[in-house]
Parts: sequence; structure tokens; C-alpha cells
Amino acid sequence: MFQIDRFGRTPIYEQIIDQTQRLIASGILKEGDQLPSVRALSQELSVNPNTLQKAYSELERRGLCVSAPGNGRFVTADAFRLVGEGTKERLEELKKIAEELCAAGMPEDQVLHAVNVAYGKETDA
Amino acid sequence: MFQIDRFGRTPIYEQIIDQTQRLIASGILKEGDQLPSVRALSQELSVNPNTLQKAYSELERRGLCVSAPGNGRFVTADAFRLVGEGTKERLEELKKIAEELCAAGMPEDQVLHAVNVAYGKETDA
DNA sequence: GTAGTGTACTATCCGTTATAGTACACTTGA
DNA sequence: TCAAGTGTACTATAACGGATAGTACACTAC
Repeated sequence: MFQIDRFGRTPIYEQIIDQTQRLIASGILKEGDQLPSVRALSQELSVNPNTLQKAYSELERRGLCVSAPGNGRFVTADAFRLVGEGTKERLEELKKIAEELCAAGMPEDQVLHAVNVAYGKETDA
Repeated sequence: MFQIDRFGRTPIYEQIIDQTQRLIASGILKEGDQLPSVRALSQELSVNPNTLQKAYSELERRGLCVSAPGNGRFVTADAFRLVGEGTKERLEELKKIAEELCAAGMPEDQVLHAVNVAYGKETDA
């Protein structure tokens, strides 16, 4: 369910946050679904429970999940809408890179093509 | 000439590298132009000279500038072409974000629109 | 010769990340 | 009731990267 890259610069707890958000955004995790427990996931990924606790706390702070002590941790009803709002920021990042590429003299065609490939509308020629 | 963000997670030396590359890519820095000296820039930005030295060494390693000890540091003839190759990687980043947005269910129109805005083809509606 | 340039090196401080270990409260279900 | 599994809280520590401080030396231009 989760893939951890131990060599990149992105901290593990942040990778967990990102990936959970994507699972929600893509509908794989829905309202009411239970997230893996800190202990179980800690074994599966060979990661310290505290690290996962940190990630889950942040997800909870963002309103994507709630904890039921003694029971588990579950995706909230608002989760899907909330991560949807988050994608606006990602779009801004994309725009920023596009501006840079424009400034660097890259033709717009190539950028549009890349987007089409990402959306499966064109093949990567 | 340079803008440092001391609060973000991107290290200062990396910001210097990025910004120098952009200045070259956009043609503001041309072949033969002298880069600010480590000492001068260190005062202007209130940054340790060693940090700037680190950035400049990396730029040199990438072939974007050469040092003339006792004289200064200058943009190479290949610099423009080399940063042009670097933009391919940036395009890959953009594509990756586009894939995420696709997975998150954002309509492709919005992404294409963002690119058009970045290229000045459309206004930010 | 002086001023300004690049270069090299050591040492230190600090924040973030991740880990280890422990303890406690809660809920579920046999 | 009690055991197992859940979340939570806390302290302590190690490791790493980034940035700084300070010093010293070699080179070039004027």
C-alpha cells in the first residue's frame, strides 16, 4: 500500500502523508476506511512507529482522518473534498515550472505534449 | 540579482545554483559575464562565503562557469546549451505533477490552461 | 605593494529526521 | 474478566545536512 524511498531527501513521514493523500484523491481510500495501525505499518515498512505516528497526526490535523483510541484510525467524510483543495496548490507548482520553462526558451508544444502524455492522451514519442 | 528564502526547506547553496541557472537560461547572464565574487555576494545576501563557494563549485563542476583565480569567475561558452539540457529534467518534474493531478481527478483542461497562462497565451481567469 | 579574487581546511553549532524504549488509556471480542 | 490490539505521550539518543566562523594561502590586476 505504501512505498518508502529511504534515499531521497523527502522525509519518511512526509512520504506517508503524500501517499495517503493520493490514495484518498484517487478514491482508493474512502470515507470510513481504516488506515493501517502504526504498529502494523511500522512492521510492514520497517519504520519506527513514532515516525508513522507523526505522519498520522499531521493527516489528522488536516482533517483527513480521525482516531478512535483503542479502535483504529479512519478516513473522514471531508477527506476527499479536502485533498481536492490541495491539488490547487499542486497546480500552482506546475504553473511555476511552466513559467520557468517558458523563460528558458522551451517551446510550449513540448510542455503541452508532456501534459497530454501524463493524461494518457498521447504516447511518449 | 539573487533572492534567498531562508525559511523554505531548499538549502541556500541550492537556491544560488538554481537561480544562476535561470539567469543563464533566460539570457540575463551571457558567456563571459562575471559572477559576483563570493565575498561581495556574501555581504549582499548576509550569507557565509563558504556557502556561496559550495554553490559556485557545483556550477563549475557542471561546466556553467570557470574560475580565474585572482581574477573572478565567468560564465562559459557552453553554459546556455548546458542549462538547456537541464530543462529536460524540469519538464519531467512537470509531467510527474501532471500525472498526480490526473490521478487526483483534476480535468486536463485546467492543467492545459495553467500552462497557457504561464506562456502568456491566456489570462488567468 | 595593496586590494580583490579564488581556494582549502578545520571546527563548531543547530535543526530535522529517525530511532529506541517505555508507559498509559481505551475498545473490542473471546 | 482479560487479553490483544488500538491510539497517545514522553524522554533520550544518534545521525546527518546545512550553515557558520575563522584562518590561511596563492593568484592577478592596478
